Amino acid sequence: MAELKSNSAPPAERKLYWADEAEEEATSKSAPPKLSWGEVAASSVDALSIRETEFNGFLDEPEALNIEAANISFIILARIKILEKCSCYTGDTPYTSASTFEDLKLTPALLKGLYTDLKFQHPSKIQAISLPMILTPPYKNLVAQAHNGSGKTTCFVLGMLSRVDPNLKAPQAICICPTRELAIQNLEVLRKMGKHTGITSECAVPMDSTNYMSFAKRPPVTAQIVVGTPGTIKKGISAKKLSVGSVKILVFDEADHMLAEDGFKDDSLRIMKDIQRISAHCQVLLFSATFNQIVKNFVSRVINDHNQLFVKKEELSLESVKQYKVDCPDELSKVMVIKDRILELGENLGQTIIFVRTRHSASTLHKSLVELGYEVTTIQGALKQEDRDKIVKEFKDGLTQVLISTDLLARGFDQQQVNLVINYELPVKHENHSEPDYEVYLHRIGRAGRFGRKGAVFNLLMGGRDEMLMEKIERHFNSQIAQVAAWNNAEDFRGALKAAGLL
DNA sequence: AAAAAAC
Repeated sequence: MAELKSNSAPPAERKLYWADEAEEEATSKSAPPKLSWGEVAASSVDALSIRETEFNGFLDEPEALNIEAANISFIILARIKILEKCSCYTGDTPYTSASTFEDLKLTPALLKGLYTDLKFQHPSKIQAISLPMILTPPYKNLVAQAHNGSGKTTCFVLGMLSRVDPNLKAPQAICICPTRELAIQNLEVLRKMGKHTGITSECAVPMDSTNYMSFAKRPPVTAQIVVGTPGTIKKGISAKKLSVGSVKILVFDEADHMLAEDGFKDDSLRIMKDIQRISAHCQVLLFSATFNQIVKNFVSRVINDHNQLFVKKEELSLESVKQYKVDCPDELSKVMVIKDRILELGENLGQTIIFVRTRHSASTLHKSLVELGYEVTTIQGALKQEDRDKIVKEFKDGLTQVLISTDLLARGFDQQQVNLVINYELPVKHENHSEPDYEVYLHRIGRAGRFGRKGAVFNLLMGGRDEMLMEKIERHFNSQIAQVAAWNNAEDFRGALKAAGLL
C-alpha cells in the first residue's frame, strides 16, 4: 500500500460529504469545521509532495478541483464536496471517480450488460464516486447515502458482480434486503446486469406455501451471489446450507433500516458476525437514502475502518418531485379527493401508489374505492406470498394503475411509471404518534420521480395532529410543501399537477 | 392494532 508522505497532520475526519457536510440536529453550534486539502504534484502516489491549505467553507469551486488537465491528481483529506473527475484520498487509499463505466475496468461481459441490455450510458454521481471505493483494493467497507432513485442498486450490484470469481462455484456475495419484494427486484437487476457473465445467483426469501421445503431438506446453495431477506439467510447459514467461507462482499440494502433498533438489527448483526468469523476480510457495504443520527452512530461502532458518503438531510428531497398538502374535513373527503380529484386527473399520468399506515386502513380504503367503481389493487404483508408476487407483477407490467400499499413498498420499490404518490396517512413513529417518521416519509415520496423523472406527492391531512406532523416534516427537510387551496376544487388540483410538470 | 421477516 502506498505511503502518504505528508508534512500535514493526519486528517481527523474521513467523512466525505458529497452533497454537503451533514450538520446534525441543533446539537452542533460550533464553528464550521476547518477544511484542509492537499495537492499531489506527481501521479505516483509514492512521490507525493503536499501543499496544504486551510480555509473555511466548502470546496465547491470547480477550478479548485479541476486539476486533471494538468496531470495532477487530487487528494482530499477533509470534509468536501466531491466533483466528478477528481481523485480523492481517504485515509490510506486513493480513489479516482469514474466518468465512464470503462474507467472502472469492468469486464467486457458486464459492460455489454450495462450498455446493450440495460441501455446505461454514464455512471450516475453516486456510482461514479462509490464504485471506485468498492472496487479498489484493499476493498474497504463503505457506508453510502444517496438520493432516492439515483442508482444505488447499480452500485452494489456491480460491486458484487465484479468481485465474484466466476471460477469458484460457492457463495461469494450476499445481499440482504428488508422485504421479499425488494430482494426479488434486486435479483432481477443483478441477473440482467450480469447476464453475460455466467455468474450464478439465487433468491433467499420465504417460499410460498405450495412450494415450501424446510432448509434441512434442501440441497446446499451453490449460487455465487445470494440476494434475500434476513430470516431466510440466517436460517440458511445456521442450517449449514448456505456456506459463507468464501463470502467476500456483504451488502445491506436499506441499511439504516436493517441496522435500526426497531428494524432488523439483531438478524443483521448475527449474519454479519457469522460471516466475519469465518471470512475475516469480508467487505461490508451499507446503502440507503436515509441514515439518521442514531443509526449513523451505531454504524460507526459496528463497521470498522470504512469510507463514508453522506448527504445533508436538507438536500435529500427530490427537486423533480413536487409535494403538496391537502386539508380534508373528514375521512370521506379523503376518499373523494383520491377518486374525484387526483385519480380523475391523474388517470393518464402514469401509475399511482397510495400509502396507508396500517393493514386495516389498506383494506378499508380498498373497499371504499372499489365500491365507488375504481379498479385498485392492494398489497400488505398479511397477504399470501403468491398473492403479493402477483399484485407486484401486475403493477410492474402496467396492468394495474393504482396500488394501495402499507410501508411494505415504502423503500426501494422501483417502478419508473409511478408519477403520483398519495399519503392517505402520514408515517409516524411507532413509539410516539405525534412524531413523524421522517425516513419513511422520504422513502415513500421517493417512489415517484425515479431517476430524475417528474412527480407529485399529495399528503392528505385531517385535523390538527396531521398539520403538526406535516409542519415538522417541512422543517426537518427544509422543504416547502405547497397547500392545495380547496380539497373539493378540481382547478386547484389541475394547477398543482401542472406546476409539478405532469399536465 | 405499525410494518416488515419468520418461526
